[in-house]
Amino acid sequence: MKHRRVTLDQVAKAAGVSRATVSLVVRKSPLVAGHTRDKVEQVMADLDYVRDIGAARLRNNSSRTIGVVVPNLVNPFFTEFLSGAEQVLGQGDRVVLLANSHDDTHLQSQILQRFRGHGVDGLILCPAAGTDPALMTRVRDWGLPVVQSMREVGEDLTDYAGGDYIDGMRLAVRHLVERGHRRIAFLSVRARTSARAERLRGFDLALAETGATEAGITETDLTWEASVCAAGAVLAGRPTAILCFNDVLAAGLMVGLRRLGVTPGRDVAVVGLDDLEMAQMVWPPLTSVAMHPVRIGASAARLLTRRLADADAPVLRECVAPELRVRDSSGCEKV
Amino acid sequence: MKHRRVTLDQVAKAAGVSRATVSLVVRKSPLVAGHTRDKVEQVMADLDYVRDIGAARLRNNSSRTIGVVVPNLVNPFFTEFLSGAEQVLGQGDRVVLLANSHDDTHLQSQILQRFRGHGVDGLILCPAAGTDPALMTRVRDWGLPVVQSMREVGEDLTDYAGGDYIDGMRLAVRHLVERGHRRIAFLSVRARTSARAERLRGFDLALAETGATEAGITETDLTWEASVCAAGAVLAGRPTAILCFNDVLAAGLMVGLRRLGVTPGRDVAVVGLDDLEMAQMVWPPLTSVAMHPVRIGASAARLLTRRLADADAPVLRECVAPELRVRDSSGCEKV
DNA sequence: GGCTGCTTTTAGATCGTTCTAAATAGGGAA
DNA sequence: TTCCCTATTTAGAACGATCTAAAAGCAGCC
Repeated sequence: MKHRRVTLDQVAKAAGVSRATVSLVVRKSPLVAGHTRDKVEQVMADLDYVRDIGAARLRNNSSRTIGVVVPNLVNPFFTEFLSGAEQVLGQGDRVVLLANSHDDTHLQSQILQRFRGHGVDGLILCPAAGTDPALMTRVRDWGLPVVQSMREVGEDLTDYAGGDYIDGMRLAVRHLVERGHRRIAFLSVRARTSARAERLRGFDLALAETGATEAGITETDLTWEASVCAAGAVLAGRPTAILCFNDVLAAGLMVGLRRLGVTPGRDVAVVGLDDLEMAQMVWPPLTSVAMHPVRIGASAARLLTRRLADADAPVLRECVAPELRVRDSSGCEKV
Repeated sequence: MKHRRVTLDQVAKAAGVSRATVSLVVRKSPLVAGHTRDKVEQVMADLDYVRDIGAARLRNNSSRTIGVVVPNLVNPFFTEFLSGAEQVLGQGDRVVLLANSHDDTHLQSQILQRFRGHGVDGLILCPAAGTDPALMTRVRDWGLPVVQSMREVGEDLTDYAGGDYIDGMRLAVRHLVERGHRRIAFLSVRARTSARAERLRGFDLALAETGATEAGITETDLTWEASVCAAGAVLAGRPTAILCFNDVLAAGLMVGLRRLGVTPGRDVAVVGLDDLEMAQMVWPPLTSVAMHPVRIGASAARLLTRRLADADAPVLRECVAPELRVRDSSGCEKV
């Protein structure tokens, strides 16, 4: 036998004031007199009043709800990102509407419609591979503030929070070159995203800066298993060091290498990107470049909060600075 | 210059029918005549009408929104769980409101209030360690259907979806005993949850069944780093095999063992629980018991869907059956 | 035409809040 | 006392949907 929820009206009646006054108390308006506020708050506590945010939104157009779309909920990189965003949004008393696009643009647009129907105040979007840049202007036409994150589509259409992968690649390549490596391979991914483009550009730049040579770029699916199988193809270019798109691929690659009788960290150097927790758990411990996904998520949330406060603020890009974490997988010196 | 959203009224006017009729079309009622439906749907498409679910909920009390609370968003076990739940809920055209309790009961109750304010239709809750069973009856008094998952508080108060850890422990212990181990240690956790209690009970049962003896139970924090440090304490009981609370701890333990000059898989057997992806990436590959967190999440979502359809359905417990995955970390025979 | 029974459509109230504009109180100053 | 001014409070109309109950259309039949 469930009884209906307590409403403003009931509180008002019990406190002997009008609905409007209670509403002011709820919203902590300075207009109400101290003694009135106290009385009303007492009654609210007694009746266990909970404000209906949906009803409020209907009137004032703010649902305190943010839609977050990630392309993969199993990849720890995105979940750490999510964790950072959730934390910051929760502190601002906002709630996360979560969805997983599975990197499928069609599903992604369904999700956006759903979020729209729920009246989200804003969007944090890691666009699925192959997303049309026009999507961003469309979302803006809906009046929805967006922050893109981890991946970017279109140029300066929206705010953006990410890691600086150009610099990350530079750190990794320099580290390898310092250890005497000259022939460096890159294990990349097939999916066309800005994340991939950025790493490739960083790779080129870093090679040019250091004078090292590219020993092949292999493309694989963004899964652990795929990267195990890619080991053979990667070795074909006879690299002395292999840089990987991320730690997940690096971990898989190391297993694949070992199956081929090649010991990572001794016969060939392996370096990952992201520095997830797993980098320390694989064997040998993986040299990686920390991209701080939790911070990126927090940064995305803050960018969105800022834009909610001021829709006309200038478009901003925030890049978290990467840090090299040297461990054993890059231990082999080739001097 | 953002323009207001398109409403039922506007669609009605444009289609030359009443608001009520459009509402019926939106809800796919069989009452409307075919030609009327077609005309209205055409207009809706033209105007890019999106139904406001918040406004709908105000009237019909169904927000198509589910609150999901997990204690940790960085632990891959919970994120895979989340992924399974999100998938099933999304297919039912529901949306996930996500929050991370950080295993803090105080924060958890704040979150529940927030969710209540947002008018969620139901709750999937992995209760924070130390949650008072009274919370469940309280939530029920609010008229909120709940499914507990991964952890359980109170007895048969709500539906529950989880893994069968009793059986999981049995599989692990039997496997070790078959390999000749008689002295088995258990690396457990400090936090008092049903997940911990269940494993301990399973451990006792399995020992009794097989006649193996307990070689110490060590407690640690549920983090990778803590478990590295626990290695010494675990070895104090002189076990020939070590069973771990989950894969994260197992991975840490193996690193700790190696630091002490003990090679896992050769000098001592190590077995994890959960069979996360990382089990295959550590070295040596970790023998583990798959608990299928994605399936558990899906199961929780289905249980909740069922209860939303029928509030008086009998309370159900669903346990996903575990599977042993033998790899190298338990390779050392002690016959 | 008038009646019945069926399908389809609709006006108007309603959900719980916030907004607007106006009413009321409570002091001082004149 | 009267008037004005500021500080509080309030009635009533929104917001965008759904529900209820009744109205309108349309056949067929006497």
